[in-house]
Amino acid sequence: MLADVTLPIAFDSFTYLIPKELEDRVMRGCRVVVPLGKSKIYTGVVLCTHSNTPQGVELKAIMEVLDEQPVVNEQQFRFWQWIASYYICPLGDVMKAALPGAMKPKDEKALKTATRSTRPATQSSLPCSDIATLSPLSPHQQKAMEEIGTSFQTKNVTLLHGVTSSGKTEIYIHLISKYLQEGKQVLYLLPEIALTTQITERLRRVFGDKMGVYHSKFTDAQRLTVYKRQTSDTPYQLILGVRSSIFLPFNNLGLVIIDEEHEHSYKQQEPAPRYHARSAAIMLAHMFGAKTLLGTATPSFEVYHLARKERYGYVQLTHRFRDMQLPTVEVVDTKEAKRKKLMKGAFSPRLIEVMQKALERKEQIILFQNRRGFSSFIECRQCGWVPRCPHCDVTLTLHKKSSTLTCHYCGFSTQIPEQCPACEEKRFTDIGVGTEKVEEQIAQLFEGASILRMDLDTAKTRQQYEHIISDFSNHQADILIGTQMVTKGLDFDNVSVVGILDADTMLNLPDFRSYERTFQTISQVAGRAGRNHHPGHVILQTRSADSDIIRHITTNDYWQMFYDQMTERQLFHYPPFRRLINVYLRHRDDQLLEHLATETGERLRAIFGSRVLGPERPPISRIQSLYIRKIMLKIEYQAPITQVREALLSIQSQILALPIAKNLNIYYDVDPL
DNA sequence: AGCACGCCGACT
DNA sequence: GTCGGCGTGCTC
Repeated sequence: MLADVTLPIAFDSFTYLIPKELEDRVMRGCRVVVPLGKSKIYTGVVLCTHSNTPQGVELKAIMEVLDEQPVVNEQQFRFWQWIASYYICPLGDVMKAALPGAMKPKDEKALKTATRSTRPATQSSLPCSDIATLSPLSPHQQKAMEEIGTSFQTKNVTLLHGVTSSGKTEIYIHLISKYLQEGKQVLYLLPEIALTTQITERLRRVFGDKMGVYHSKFTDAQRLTVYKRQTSDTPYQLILGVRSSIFLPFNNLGLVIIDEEHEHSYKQQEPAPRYHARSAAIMLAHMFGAKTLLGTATPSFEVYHLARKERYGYVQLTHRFRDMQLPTVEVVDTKEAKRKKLMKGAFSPRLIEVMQKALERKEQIILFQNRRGFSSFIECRQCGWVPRCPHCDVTLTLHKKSSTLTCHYCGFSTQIPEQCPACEEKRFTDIGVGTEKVEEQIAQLFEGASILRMDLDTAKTRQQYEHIISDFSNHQADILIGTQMVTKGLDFDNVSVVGILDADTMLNLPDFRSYERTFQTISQVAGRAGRNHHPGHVILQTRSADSDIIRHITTNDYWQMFYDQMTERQLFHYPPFRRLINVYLRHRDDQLLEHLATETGERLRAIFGSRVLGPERPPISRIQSLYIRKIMLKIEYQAPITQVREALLSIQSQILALPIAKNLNIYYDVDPL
């Protein structure tokens, strides 16, 4: 008897012998301990048992069986297979992402712990049967709630398009409660950054211990506990979690809520599996015959397009809670101010004036600058030499506090050179503005104002992040300066002014989604202004003050922005009209890679014709000493994805079979962002 | 992933 | 002469 076992490495499966004494314990879905290579031990999951001896390999035997009952159910296997197939990656990569670390022990010590905990750790309290009282919905919310119900009668997926502060969360709570009463399970997905104690506590008050929280920042043990609980007789009925919680075992899923549906962090580029949690969760819901609710103030084009085509239901919430007004957006032309030499660093006179007045009124301010560090890079004053990362093809970012230059791609860090290695000049100029530089400028412009900075450097851990948020909520600081991190659904009730220091860097990114993204980001950050008692005031600094996109942003005209952009998307065959698949090739030798990429491109063109673009050197053409080429495919949505995948994999094996392709690495990014 | 194998520089 | 640096090949 043999067993196919999937391991947490980039392969589909390996075949092992089942020792006689383990024969009746090796079952599909159970974990087993197996040897791999000369001395390694891995925990894998049994896919199937059979008797087809594979050719040309000497089989090793399963060492141990860890579970009496399967810990991966049939529905999960189907879901794993779908992810591996759709996102073109080995099943092992899916397993690695799907199971909490503590379920994949590799060393003796961890194995001992794993064997002990075959019984789920049941938590002390049992689900309570007296439904906690719900806050009443406003008439607008009530209407939206009814419309969602009607929509779900005919549509499996519904978009809830509600302006910021329209009270979407309260609607979710009522909807969750309805499904729980029907005995159905609910999965509530949030982007990592939005899963704060604020939201957790709010839901905890209503759903108590019926709710399990699943966050990637939790310890291995905590995640294991939640997973085990879901395989037990008393699983949580509600899971509040981040993208990876789609991999938890469910038995009776009735509803999936995907909040902030447009968030790009639902898709990740590294490592494999490069799945989009929104698409995957919709598939998960489909497998259960469950409904999906997508919530956002600024829908992704993909979702909005399907809603307009009536593939998805559509419910709109145009009123803010307690009929609060949306913030007014005032555009400040920095091109003009710069010409007149009126700019003080990144600040226009108008922004300074508005901030000053807010500070006098003891109101708080949020400043948004979408770049961390001090400046983007430094440049030699004499010869223009710019320090670049020795491993990646990018300029190094200056971090003044630590006097270091850092690569934002691989983390490489080095001291600022004493002198220019090219011309021995000792002086450098800072180019570009990052949050750190803005912080320094604020300190000079607004003496006495206290400042908090929130970016990847100051909020590395969950605690630091929550700490900054609570300090700012408690008015420990007047000004919060930050990157994208400050745009997420945070509730501060004393913020009257939001300053966007530079909309142009966002608009000018070499990316077909840059307008869509800028609209989303600015709407989100603008929504932080004018909560509760203060009317909001947004100052938007830009050099392209009279452009269409800036006008759509200031008038919050999502539809017009969508309409304009869709014309271009159609013209250039971009999503949501076509499905993108990026093929990446990596190699240590740039010339050899060039040759192999051209060859791959030609073979792809033979099948897909003009749907193939490239190969091209991506903007970051070298990461960690590996050169990269990208080939982009634009495939019609109607095209059968399985056939596309087959064709891609066939070309991949042809190329890898070439003798010169020895160390070539090929991988795919389906639906890239 | 992670470990063994293998091929070049500074040491007892 | 060797010890060990890490580039790279392979895993049922």
